[in-house]
Amino acid sequence: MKLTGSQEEYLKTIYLLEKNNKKVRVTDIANKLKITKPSVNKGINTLKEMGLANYEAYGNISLTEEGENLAVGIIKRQDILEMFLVEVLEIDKKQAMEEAKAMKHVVSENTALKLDKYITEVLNLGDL
Amino acid sequence: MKLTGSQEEYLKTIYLLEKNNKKVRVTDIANKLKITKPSVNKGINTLKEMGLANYEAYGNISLTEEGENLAVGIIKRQDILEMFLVEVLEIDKKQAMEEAKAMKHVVSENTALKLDKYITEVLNLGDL
DNA sequence: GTAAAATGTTAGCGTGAGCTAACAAAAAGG
DNA sequence: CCTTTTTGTTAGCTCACGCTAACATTTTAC
Repeated sequence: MKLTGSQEEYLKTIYLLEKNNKKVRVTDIANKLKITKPSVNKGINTLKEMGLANYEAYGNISLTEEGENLAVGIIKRQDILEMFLVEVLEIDKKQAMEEAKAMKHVVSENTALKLDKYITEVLNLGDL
Repeated sequence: MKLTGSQEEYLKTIYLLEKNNKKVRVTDIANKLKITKPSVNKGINTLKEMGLANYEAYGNISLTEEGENLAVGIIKRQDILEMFLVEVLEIDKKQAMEEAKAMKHVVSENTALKLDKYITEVLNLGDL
């Protein structure tokens, strides 16, 4: 199961909306991602076909177990990258967010894990 | 002037072939990037229209001043990323190459510069 | 110096992901 | 409750970037 960058964005967005709010609708995702509703509709239906999202026409959108697991991984990668950019490279928060967002789609699980470990070490050492 | 990932690959490839070899042809690029000649043909013509490459049908391919400057930047970003992955995160060379290749398209000049500076510092400190 | 091989081009297809226009369903509110 | 507004869907377009098939040009080499 290989996801495209935009599919990762959908998963992440649905996950975050589900946690913060309650019901996730096409319009919410469209607003969040700044794309049109027809585009979202198509995207979600593809995720549904892949078994990552639940959706019935005119209904609410949610993630399946598998979709949620993937979403969590994606968000984690982005957080790690953002932290690295801000805390280690000292790039300003706004720019770091933008870049981490783009980078998370191309960084492997393995690299993210090592980066995470590295950040922890560096930040701990920095406190001594 | 915003480049796509594949355009960056073309620029990089042309630049490296120009330096190492001599005449750059469609076939060379196709072999290097493992894509077909028609695809290369189209891609190069687009670069030409953008003023980044010189090309006449059945002739040799070269970069314009501007194209070369961009190519150098791209290669530098990739090198920095690869070095970071190998030397700092200790990811194995082969995987690092793959990832750096993907990452270079999404990392800004600014971040690459800071990363470069950071690597230098870390590696120097490591020697003490 | 011409035939075969190598190289390059053109035309047209497929996919992913966005878009607009037009229409359909659901929700809101007088 | 019935109309207006909001929300969602469908159809079909565009673009980037790959691909194959078919054709054209150039080079090689006898």
